[in-house]
Amino acid sequence: MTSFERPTLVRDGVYDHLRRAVLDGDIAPGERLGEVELGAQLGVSRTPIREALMRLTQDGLLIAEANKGVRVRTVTADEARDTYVVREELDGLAAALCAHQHSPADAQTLRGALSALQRAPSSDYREQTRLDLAFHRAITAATHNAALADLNRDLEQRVALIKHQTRTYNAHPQTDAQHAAILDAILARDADAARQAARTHVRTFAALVLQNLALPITPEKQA
Amino acid sequence: MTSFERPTLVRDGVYDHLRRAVLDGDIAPGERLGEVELGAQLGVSRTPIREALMRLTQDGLLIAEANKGVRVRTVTADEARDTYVVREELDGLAAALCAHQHSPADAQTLRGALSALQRAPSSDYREQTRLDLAFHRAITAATHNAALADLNRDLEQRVALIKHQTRTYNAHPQTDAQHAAILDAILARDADAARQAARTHVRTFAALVLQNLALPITPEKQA
DNA sequence: ATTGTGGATACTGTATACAATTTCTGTGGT
DNA sequence: ACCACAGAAATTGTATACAGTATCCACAAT
Repeated sequence: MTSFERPTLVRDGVYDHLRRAVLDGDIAPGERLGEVELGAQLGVSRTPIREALMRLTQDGLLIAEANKGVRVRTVTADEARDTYVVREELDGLAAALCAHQHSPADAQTLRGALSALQRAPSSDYREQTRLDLAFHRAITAATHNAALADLNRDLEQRVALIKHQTRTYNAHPQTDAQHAAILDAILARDADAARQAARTHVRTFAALVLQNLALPITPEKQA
Repeated sequence: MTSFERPTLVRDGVYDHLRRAVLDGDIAPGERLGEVELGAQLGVSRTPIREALMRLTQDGLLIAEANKGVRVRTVTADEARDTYVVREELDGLAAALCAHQHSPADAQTLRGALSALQRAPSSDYREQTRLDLAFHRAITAATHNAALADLNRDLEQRVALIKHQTRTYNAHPQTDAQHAAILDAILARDADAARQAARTHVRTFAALVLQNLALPITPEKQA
Protein backbone atom coordinates (compact mmCIF):
# COMPACT_ATOMS: atom_id res chain seq x y z
CA MET A 1 0.00 0.00 0.00
CA THR A 2 2.54 2.58 -0.95
CA SER A 3 1.09 5.98 -1.72
CA PHE A 4 -2.14 5.45 -3.59
CA GLU A 5 -3.68 8.74 -2.67
CA ARG A 6 -3.34 11.57 -5.13
CA PRO A 7 -1.62 14.49 -3.43
CA THR A 8 -3.80 16.73 -5.59
CA LEU A 9 -2.18 20.07 -5.16
CA VAL A 10 -4.76 22.76 -5.77
CA ARG A 11 -2.53 24.68 -8.15
CA ASP A 12 -2.00 21.59 -10.28
CA GLY A 13 -5.72 21.10 -10.53
CA VAL A 14 -6.19 24.69 -11.59
CA TYR A 15 -3.34 24.37 -14.07
CA ASP A 16 -4.80 21.27 -15.67
CA HIS A 17 -8.26 22.78 -15.79
CA LEU A 18 -7.19 26.02 -17.43
CA ARG A 19 -4.79 24.31 -19.78
CA ARG A 20 -7.53 22.04 -20.99
CA ALA A 21 -9.89 24.99 -21.31
CA VAL A 22 -7.45 26.93 -23.46
CA LEU A 23 -6.45 23.95 -25.58
CA ASP A 24 -10.06 22.95 -26.11
CA GLY A 25 -10.88 26.47 -27.14
CA ASP A 26 -13.37 26.98 -24.33
CA ILE A 27 -11.70 30.32 -23.72
CA ALA A 28 -11.53 32.54 -26.77
CA PRO A 29 -8.16 33.74 -28.07
CA GLY A 30 -7.38 37.18 -26.73
CA GLU A 31 -9.81 36.78 -23.88
CA ARG A 32 -8.70 38.19 -20.57
CA LEU A 33 -8.37 35.94 -17.51
CA GLY A 34 -9.01 37.79 -14.26
CA GLU A 35 -7.56 36.26 -11.13
CA VAL A 36 -10.43 37.10 -8.82
CA GLU A 37 -13.01 35.95 -11.31
CA LEU A 38 -11.28 32.61 -11.84
CA GLY A 39 -10.85 32.23 -8.11
CA ALA A 40 -14.52 32.75 -7.47
CA GLN A 41 -15.42 30.46 -10.35
CA LEU A 42 -13.25 27.59 -9.15
CA GLY A 43 -13.72 28.21 -5.46
CA VAL A 44 -10.08 28.73 -4.57
CA SER A 45 -7.99 31.70 -3.60
CA ARG A 46 -5.89 33.81 -5.91
CA THR A 47 -2.61 32.19 -4.94
CA PRO A 48 -2.92 28.88 -6.78
CA ILE A 49 -4.62 30.72 -9.64
CA ARG A 50 -1.64 33.01 -10.05
CA GLU A 51 0.79 30.12 -10.02
CA ALA A 52 -1.16 28.24 -12.64
CA LEU A 53 -1.40 31.33 -14.83
CA MET A 54 2.35 31.84 -14.61
CA ARG A 55 3.03 28.29 -15.69
CA LEU A 56 0.65 28.61 -18.62
CA THR A 57 2.32 31.86 -19.56
CA GLN A 58 5.70 30.20 -19.68
CA ASP A 59 4.14 27.40 -21.68
CA GLY A 60 3.34 30.01 -24.29
CA LEU A 61 -0.41 29.60 -24.05
CA LEU A 62 -1.02 32.92 -22.33
CA ILE A 63 0.49 36.35 -22.67
CA ALA A 64 1.13 38.47 -19.60
CA GLU A 65 1.34 42.24 -19.62
CA ALA A 66 2.72 44.05 -16.58
CA ASN A 67 -0.06 45.10 -14.24
CA LYS A 68 -2.65 44.16 -16.81
CA GLY A 69 -3.13 40.50 -16.29
CA VAL A 70 -2.99 37.67 -18.79
CA ARG A 71 -4.84 36.92 -22.01
CA VAL A 72 -5.10 33.85 -24.16
CA ARG A 73 -2.32 34.16 -26.68
CA THR A 74 -3.19 35.07 -30.23
CA VAL A 75 -0.80 33.64 -32.73
CA THR A 76 0.32 35.60 -35.76
CA ALA A 77 1.02 34.02 -39.12
CA ASP A 78 4.75 34.57 -38.61
CA GLU A 79 4.73 32.88 -35.22
CA ALA A 80 2.80 29.94 -36.61
CA ARG A 81 5.25 29.52 -39.47
CA ASP A 82 8.20 29.72 -37.06
CA THR A 83 6.62 27.13 -34.83
CA TYR A 84 6.12 24.66 -37.64
CA VAL A 85 9.67 25.12 -38.88
CA VAL A 86 10.94 23.99 -35.50
CA ARG A 87 8.31 21.31 -35.13
CA GLU A 88 9.28 19.75 -38.42
CA GLU A 89 12.84 19.38 -37.20
CA LEU A 90 11.99 18.03 -33.78
CA ASP A 91 9.25 15.73 -34.95
CA GLY A 92 11.65 14.36 -37.53
CA LEU A 93 14.25 13.81 -34.85
CA ALA A 94 11.71 12.12 -32.60
CA ALA A 95 10.63 9.73 -35.33
CA ALA A 96 14.22 8.87 -36.19
CA LEU A 97 15.20 8.28 -32.59
CA CYS A 98 12.04 6.31 -32.00
CA ALA A 99 12.87 4.05 -34.91
CA HIS A 100 16.16 3.25 -33.26
CA GLN A 101 15.16 3.06 -29.65
CA HIS A 102 11.65 1.71 -29.38
CA SER A 103 11.03 -1.39 -27.33
CA PRO A 104 8.43 -4.10 -28.05
CA ALA A 105 6.18 -2.50 -25.47
CA ASP A 106 6.59 0.85 -27.20
CA ALA A 107 5.65 -0.75 -30.50
CA GLN A 108 2.46 -2.08 -28.97
CA THR A 109 1.60 1.31 -27.54
CA LEU A 110 2.24 3.00 -30.87
CA ARG A 111 0.02 0.58 -32.76
CA GLY A 112 -2.72 1.03 -30.21
CA ALA A 113 -2.51 4.81 -30.33
CA LEU A 114 -2.75 4.93 -34.09
CA SER A 115 -5.63 2.53 -34.39
CA ALA A 116 -7.51 4.43 -31.70
CA LEU A 117 -6.99 7.60 -33.67
CA GLN A 118 -8.16 5.99 -36.88
CA ARG A 119 -11.31 4.73 -35.20
CA ALA A 120 -12.23 8.12 -33.80
CA PRO A 121 -15.41 9.61 -35.26
CA SER A 122 -14.43 12.28 -37.73
CA SER A 123 -17.12 14.55 -36.36
CA ASP A 124 -15.64 14.85 -32.88
CA TYR A 125 -12.93 17.49 -33.17
CA ARG A 126 -11.98 17.34 -29.57
CA GLU A 127 -11.54 13.60 -29.34
CA GLN A 128 -9.66 13.52 -32.61
CA THR A 129 -7.32 16.26 -31.50
CA ARG A 130 -6.65 14.46 -28.27
CA LEU A 131 -5.93 11.14 -29.94
CA ASP A 132 -3.72 12.77 -32.52
CA LEU A 133 -1.77 14.36 -29.72
CA ALA A 134 -1.60 11.03 -27.92
CA PHE A 135 -0.16 9.33 -31.00
CA HIS A 136 2.55 11.92 -31.42
CA ARG A 137 3.33 11.82 -27.74
CA ALA A 138 3.66 8.06 -27.89
CA ILE A 139 6.34 8.52 -30.53
CA THR A 140 8.13 11.07 -28.40
CA ALA A 141 7.88 8.86 -25.35
CA ALA A 142 9.34 5.90 -27.22
CA THR A 143 12.50 7.88 -27.90
CA HIS A 144 13.21 7.66 -24.17
CA ASN A 145 14.75 11.10 -24.41
CA ALA A 146 13.53 13.35 -21.61
CA ALA A 147 14.89 16.55 -23.09
CA LEU A 148 13.14 15.93 -26.38
CA ALA A 149 9.94 15.04 -24.56
CA ASP A 150 10.00 18.33 -22.69
CA LEU A 151 10.51 20.44 -25.76
CA ASN A 152 8.02 18.53 -27.84
CA ARG A 153 5.42 18.93 -25.12
CA ASP A 154 5.83 22.68 -25.39
CA LEU A 155 5.54 22.60 -29.15
CA GLU A 156 2.50 20.31 -29.10
CA GLN A 157 0.67 22.77 -26.92
CA ARG A 158 1.49 25.70 -29.12
CA VAL A 159 0.44 23.79 -32.18
CA ALA A 160 -2.82 22.87 -30.51
CA LEU A 161 -3.42 26.54 -29.83
CA ILE A 162 -2.72 27.42 -33.43
CA LYS A 163 -5.06 24.73 -34.66
CA HIS A 164 -7.88 26.15 -32.61
CA GLN A 165 -7.31 29.68 -33.67
CA THR A 166 -7.25 28.74 -37.32
CA ARG A 167 -10.02 26.25 -36.86
CA THR A 168 -7.84 23.75 -38.67
CA TYR A 169 -8.73 20.31 -37.45
CA ASN A 170 -6.95 17.10 -38.06
CA ALA A 171 -8.86 15.76 -40.98
CA HIS A 172 -7.15 16.17 -44.30
CA PRO A 173 -7.23 13.39 -46.86
CA GLN A 174 -3.62 12.32 -46.48
CA THR A 175 -3.55 12.27 -42.69
CA ASP A 176 -4.26 8.59 -42.26
CA ALA A 177 -1.77 7.52 -44.88
CA GLN A 178 0.92 9.78 -43.46
CA HIS A 179 0.41 8.52 -39.93
CA ALA A 180 0.64 4.97 -41.18
CA ALA A 181 3.80 5.76 -43.10
CA ILE A 182 5.44 7.16 -39.99
CA LEU A 183 4.51 4.15 -37.90
CA ASP A 184 5.57 1.67 -40.57
CA ALA A 185 8.99 3.26 -40.90
CA ILE A 186 9.41 3.30 -37.14
CA LEU A 187 8.44 -0.32 -36.73
CA ALA A 188 10.77 -1.24 -39.60
CA ARG A 189 13.50 0.61 -37.69
CA ASP A 190 14.21 2.73 -40.75
CA ALA A 191 15.25 5.97 -39.10
CA ASP A 192 15.73 8.00 -42.26
CA ALA A 193 12.36 7.02 -43.66
CA ALA A 194 10.71 7.75 -40.33
CA ARG A 195 12.27 11.16 -40.17
CA GLN A 196 11.20 12.00 -43.69
CA ALA A 197 7.67 10.74 -43.14
CA ALA A 198 7.32 12.83 -39.99
CA ARG A 199 8.67 15.93 -41.69
CA THR A 200 6.33 15.50 -44.60
CA HIS A 201 3.41 15.14 -42.25
CA VAL A 202 4.28 18.34 -40.44
CA ARG A 203 4.79 20.22 -43.70
CA THR A 204 1.46 19.11 -45.08
CA PHE A 205 -0.37 20.23 -42.01
CA ALA A 206 1.57 23.45 -41.72
CA ALA A 207 0.56 24.38 -45.24
CA LEU A 208 -3.08 23.88 -44.33
CA VAL A 209 -2.84 25.95 -41.20
CA LEU A 210 -0.95 28.79 -42.84
CA GLN A 211 -3.50 28.90 -45.60
CA ASN A 212 -6.20 29.39 -42.99
CA LEU A 213 -4.15 31.99 -41.18
CA ALA A 214 -3.56 34.03 -44.29
CA LEU A 215 -7.22 34.90 -44.70
CA PRO A 216 -8.30 36.61 -41.52
CA ILE A 217 -10.62 34.64 -39.31
CA THR A 218 -14.15 35.97 -39.31
CA PRO A 219 -14.73 37.93 -36.11
CA GLU A 220 -17.86 36.10 -35.11
CA LYS A 221 -18.99 38.03 -32.12
CA GLN A 222 -18.36 41.55 -30.94
CA ALA A 223 -19.86 41.39 -27.42
CA MET B 1 9.46 60.68 -23.96
CA THR B 2 7.83 57.31 -24.23
CA SER B 3 8.23 55.08 -21.21
CA PHE B 4 11.75 55.49 -19.89
CA GLU B 5 11.20 54.14 -16.42
CA ARG B 6 11.92 50.51 -15.74
CA PRO B 7 8.89 48.86 -14.17
CA THR B 8 11.27 46.53 -12.30
CA LEU B 9 8.95 43.87 -10.97
CA VAL B 10 10.33 42.33 -7.80
CA ARG B 11 9.74 38.76 -8.95
CA ASP B 12 11.70 39.40 -12.14
CA GLY B 13 14.59 40.68 -10.10
CA VAL B 14 14.50 37.61 -7.91
CA TYR B 15 14.24 35.38 -10.95
CA ASP B 16 17.25 36.95 -12.64
CA HIS B 17 19.25 36.85 -9.44
CA LEU B 18 18.59 33.20 -8.70
CA ARG B 19 19.00 32.17 -12.29
CA ARG B 20 22.38 33.81 -12.45
CA ALA B 21 23.32 32.24 -9.13
CA VAL B 22 22.45 28.75 -10.33
CA LEU B 23 24.05 29.21 -13.75
CA ASP B 24 27.21 30.66 -12.25
CA GLY B 25 27.39 27.77 -9.83
CA ASP B 26 27.11 29.96 -6.76
CA ILE B 27 24.55 27.50 -5.47
CA ALA B 28 25.74 23.94 -5.38
CA PRO B 29 23.89 21.23 -7.34
CA GLY B 30 21.45 19.43 -5.10
CA GLU B 31 21.39 22.27 -2.62
CA ARG B 32 18.03 23.08 -1.12
CA LEU B 33 16.48 26.51 -1.56
CA GLY B 34 14.26 27.53 1.35
CA GLU B 35 11.66 30.17 0.66
CA VAL B 36 11.91 31.97 3.97
CA GLU B 37 15.68 31.93 3.93
CA LEU B 38 15.81 33.40 0.43
CA GLY B 39 13.20 35.96 1.38
CA ALA B 40 15.19 37.13 4.36
CA GLN B 41 18.35 37.12 2.32
CA LEU B 42 16.94 39.26 -0.46
CA GLY B 43 14.68 41.34 1.71
CA VAL B 44 11.41 40.46 0.02
CA SER B 45 8.43 38.36 0.96
CA ARG B 46 7.84 34.75 0.02
CA THR B 47 5.40 35.54 -2.77
CA PRO B 48 7.83 36.77 -5.44
CA ILE B 49 10.31 34.14 -4.27
CA ARG B 50 7.82 31.38 -4.92
CA GLU B 51 6.99 32.69 -8.35
CA ALA B 52 10.63 32.92 -9.32
CA LEU B 53 11.28 29.39 -8.05
CA MET B 54 8.39 28.07 -10.08
CA ARG B 55 9.70 29.66 -13.25
CA LEU B 56 13.16 28.25 -12.63
CA THR B 57 11.63 24.86 -12.02
CA GLN B 58 9.87 24.94 -15.35
CA ASP B 59 13.11 26.10 -16.93
CA GLY B 60 14.57 22.82 -15.74
CA LEU B 61 17.15 24.40 -13.46
CA LEU B 62 15.45 23.34 -10.25
CA ILE B 63 13.60 20.25 -9.16
CA ALA B 64 10.48 20.53 -7.01
CA GLU B 65 9.17 17.83 -4.72
CA ALA B 66 5.70 18.14 -3.26
CA ASN B 67 5.78 19.72 0.19
CA LYS B 68 9.53 19.47 0.26
CA GLY B 69 10.68 22.54 -1.59
CA VAL B 70 13.06 22.85 -4.50
CA ARG B 71 16.67 21.89 -5.05
CA VAL B 72 19.19 22.74 -7.70
CA ARG B 73 18.84 20.06 -10.31
CA THR B 74 21.50 17.43 -10.59
CA VAL B 75 21.90 16.10 -14.07
CA THR B 76 22.51 12.44 -14.77
CA ALA B 77 24.69 11.21 -17.58
CA ASP B 78 21.62 10.04 -19.46
CA GLU B 79 19.92 13.39 -19.19
CA ALA B 80 23.03 15.16 -20.36
CA ARG B 81 23.34 12.89 -23.37
CA ASP B 82 19.67 13.41 -24.21
CA THR B 83 20.08 17.14 -23.96
CA TYR B 84 23.01 17.22 -26.33
CA VAL B 85 21.21 15.05 -28.86
CA VAL B 86 18.46 17.62 -29.07
CA ARG B 87 20.83 20.53 -28.92
CA GLU B 88 22.79 19.23 -31.87
CA GLU B 89 19.65 19.21 -33.95
CA LEU B 90 18.38 22.61 -32.90
CA ASP B 91 21.75 24.32 -33.06
CA GLY B 92 22.19 22.91 -36.53
CA LEU B 93 18.80 24.22 -37.52
CA ALA B 94 19.59 27.62 -36.07
CA ALA B 95 22.85 27.88 -37.99
CA ALA B 96 21.16 26.82 -41.23
CA LEU B 97 18.29 29.28 -40.81
CA CYS B 98 20.70 32.00 -39.79
CA ALA B 99 22.70 31.46 -42.95
CA HIS B 100 19.57 32.07 -44.95
CA GLN B 101 17.97 34.83 -42.98
CA HIS B 102 20.63 37.03 -41.46
CA SER B 103 20.65 40.73 -42.25
CA PRO B 104 23.72 42.95 -42.59
CA ALA B 105 23.14 44.17 -39.06
CA ASP B 106 22.99 40.57 -37.85
CA ALA B 107 26.28 39.86 -39.58
CA GLN B 108 27.89 42.75 -37.77
CA THR B 109 26.54 41.54 -34.44
CA LEU B 110 27.77 38.02 -35.11
CA ARG B 111 31.26 39.18 -35.96
CA GLY B 112 31.38 41.35 -32.88
CA ALA B 113 30.17 38.55 -30.61
CA LEU B 114 32.78 36.11 -31.89
CA SER B 115 35.70 38.50 -31.66
CA ALA B 116 34.66 39.47 -28.14
CA LEU B 117 34.64 35.80 -27.23
CA GLN B 118 38.04 35.23 -28.78
CA ARG B 119 39.49 38.17 -26.87
CA ALA B 120 38.19 36.95 -23.51
CA PRO B 121 40.93 35.93 -21.06
CA SER B 122 41.09 32.17 -20.93
CA SER B 123 41.35 32.28 -17.16
CA ASP B 124 37.96 33.86 -16.58
CA TYR B 125 35.48 30.98 -16.78
CA ARG B 126 32.48 33.10 -16.05
CA GLU B 127 33.16 35.75 -18.65
CA GLN B 128 34.02 33.14 -21.23
CA THR B 129 30.85 31.21 -20.55
CA ARG B 130 28.81 34.36 -20.85
CA LEU B 131 30.40 35.41 -24.15
CA ASP B 132 30.06 31.90 -25.56
CA LEU B 133 26.41 31.99 -24.69
CA ALA B 134 26.11 35.45 -26.23
CA PHE B 135 27.62 34.22 -29.50
CA HIS B 136 25.26 31.30 -29.75
CA ARG B 137 22.34 33.51 -28.85
CA ALA B 138 23.32 35.94 -31.57
CA ILE B 139 23.05 33.12 -34.06
CA THR B 140 19.65 32.14 -32.73
CA ALA B 141 18.48 35.74 -32.77
CA ALA B 142 19.58 36.17 -36.38
CA THR B 143 17.23 33.38 -37.43
CA HIS B 144 14.37 35.72 -36.56
CA ASN B 145 12.42 32.68 -35.42
CA ALA B 146 10.76 33.28 -32.06
CA ALA B 147 9.82 29.65 -31.48
CA LEU B 148 13.38 28.50 -32.05
CA ALA B 149 14.68 31.27 -29.80
CA ASP B 150 12.42 30.12 -26.99
CA LEU B 151 13.45 26.50 -27.19
CA ASN B 152 17.11 27.27 -27.60
CA ARG B 153 17.02 29.51 -24.55
CA ASP B 154 15.78 26.55 -22.54
CA LEU B 155 18.46 24.30 -23.90
CA GLU B 156 21.22 26.87 -23.34
CA GLN B 157 20.30 27.06 -19.70
CA ARG B 158 20.31 23.33 -19.23
CA VAL B 159 23.62 23.05 -20.99
CA ALA B 160 25.06 25.76 -18.78
CA LEU B 161 23.92 23.78 -15.76
CA ILE B 162 25.54 20.64 -17.09
CA LYS B 163 28.78 22.48 -17.77
CA HIS B 164 28.96 23.64 -14.20
CA GLN B 165 28.20 20.27 -12.72
CA THR B 166 30.83 18.60 -14.84
CA ARG B 167 33.22 21.52 -14.43
CA THR B 168 33.62 21.46 -18.18
CA TYR B 169 34.46 24.94 -19.34
CA ASN B 170 34.59 26.24 -22.82
CA ALA B 171 38.25 25.91 -23.59
CA HIS B 172 39.08 22.97 -25.76
CA PRO B 173 41.68 23.30 -28.52
CA GLN B 174 39.25 23.20 -31.44
CA THR B 175 36.73 25.67 -30.02
CA ASP B 176 38.06 28.74 -31.75
CA ALA B 177 38.36 27.04 -35.10
CA GLN B 178 34.88 25.55 -34.83
CA HIS B 179 33.32 28.86 -33.93
CA ALA B 180 35.05 30.49 -36.86
CA ALA B 181 33.86 27.72 -39.18
CA ILE B 182 30.27 28.26 -38.11
CA LEU B 183 30.45 31.99 -38.61
CA ASP B 184 32.20 31.70 -41.96
CA ALA B 185 29.57 29.32 -43.30
CA ILE B 186 26.80 31.58 -42.06
CA LEU B 187 28.30 34.70 -43.61
CA ALA B 188 28.82 32.80 -46.85
CA ARG B 189 25.13 31.90 -46.68
CA ASP B 190 26.01 28.23 -46.99
CA ALA B 191 23.23 26.69 -44.92
CA ASP B 192 24.36 23.08 -45.18
CA ALA B 193 27.91 23.89 -44.16
CA ALA B 194 26.67 26.03 -41.29
CA ARG B 195 24.46 23.25 -40.05
CA GLN B 196 27.24 20.72 -40.22
CA ALA B 197 29.70 23.03 -38.49
CA ALA B 198 27.27 23.71 -35.68
CA ARG B 199 26.51 20.03 -35.23
CA THR B 200 30.17 19.15 -35.14
CA HIS B 201 30.76 21.81 -32.52
CA VAL B 202 28.02 20.46 -30.31
CA ARG B 203 29.22 16.90 -30.71
CA THR B 204 32.79 17.80 -29.80
CA PHE B 205 31.67 19.55 -26.67
CA ALA B 206 29.20 16.86 -25.75
CA ALA B 207 31.94 14.25 -25.89
CA LEU B 208 34.01 16.30 -23.46
CA VAL B 209 31.15 16.77 -21.06
CA LEU B 210 30.08 13.15 -21.10
CA GLN B 211 33.63 12.06 -20.46
CA ASN B 212 33.63 14.23 -17.34
CA LEU B 213 30.24 12.94 -16.30
CA ALA B 214 31.29 9.33 -16.57
CA LEU B 215 33.77 9.60 -13.75
CA PRO B 216 31.82 10.71 -10.70
CA ILE B 217 32.50 14.19 -9.48
CA THR B 218 34.32 14.21 -6.18
CA PRO B 219 31.81 14.77 -3.36
CA GLU B 220 33.64 17.65 -1.79
CA LYS B 221 31.70 18.16 1.38
CA GLN B 222 29.40 16.00 3.42
CA ALA B 223 28.04 18.63 5.86
C1' DA C 1 -19.57 68.87 -29.59
C1' DT C 2 -15.09 67.60 -28.17
C1' DT C 3 -11.30 67.17 -25.37
C1' DG C 4 -8.87 67.20 -21.07
C1' DT C 5 -8.75 66.36 -16.28
C1' DG C 6 -10.03 64.42 -11.86
C1' DG C 7 -11.67 60.93 -9.13
C1' DA C 8 -13.58 56.44 -8.42
C1' DT C 9 -13.13 51.64 -9.36
C1' DA C 10 -11.02 47.43 -10.30
C1' DC C 11 -7.17 44.84 -10.84
C1' DT C 12 -2.45 43.20 -10.37
C1' DG C 13 1.78 42.94 -7.27
C1' DT C 14 3.45 42.19 -2.68
C1' DA C 15 3.21 41.06 2.10
C1' DT C 16 1.48 38.51 5.85
C1' DA C 17 -1.45 35.16 8.36
C1' DC C 18 -3.20 30.55 8.78
C1' DA C 19 -3.37 25.41 7.74
C1' DA C 20 -1.31 21.12 6.69
C1' DT C 21 2.41 18.21 5.93
C1' DT C 22 7.07 16.90 6.72
C1' DT C 23 11.28 16.44 9.39
C1' DC C 24 13.80 16.46 13.50
C1' DT C 25 14.42 15.32 18.28
C1' DG C 26 13.96 13.24 22.52
C1' DT C 27 12.29 9.75 25.29
C1' DG C 28 10.95 5.14 26.36
C1' DG C 29 11.12 0.40 25.55
C1' DT C 30 13.47 -3.85 24.20
C1' DA D 1 23.08 0.18 22.01
C1' DC D 2 19.29 0.36 18.93
C1' DC D 3 14.65 0.88 17.32
C1' DA D 4 9.90 2.85 17.79
C1' DC D 5 6.92 6.28 18.61
C1' DA D 6 5.27 10.85 20.03
C1' DG D 7 5.70 15.62 20.22
C1' DA D 8 7.79 19.84 18.61
C1' DA D 9 9.87 22.71 15.20
C1' DA D 10 10.17 24.06 10.67
C1' DT D 11 8.62 24.35 5.98
C1' DT D 12 5.50 24.29 2.20
C1' DG D 13 0.60 25.16 0.49
C1' DT D 14 -3.31 28.20 0.66
C1' DA D 15 -5.96 32.17 1.96
C1' DT D 16 -6.40 36.91 2.93
C1' DA D 17 -4.99 41.74 3.64
C1' DC D 18 -2.66 45.78 1.94
C1' DA D 19 -0.37 48.81 -1.63
C1' DG D 20 0.41 50.51 -6.16
C1' DT D 21 -1.07 51.04 -10.87
C1' DA D 22 -4.10 51.16 -14.81
C1' DT D 23 -8.73 51.74 -16.63
C1' DC D 24 -13.19 53.92 -16.88
C1' DC D 25 -16.54 57.54 -16.40
C1' DA D 26 -18.26 61.89 -15.29
C1' DC D 27 -17.83 66.66 -15.58
C1' DA D 28 -15.95 70.90 -16.86
C1' DA D 29 -13.57 73.98 -20.01
C1' DT D 30 -12.76 75.43 -24.63
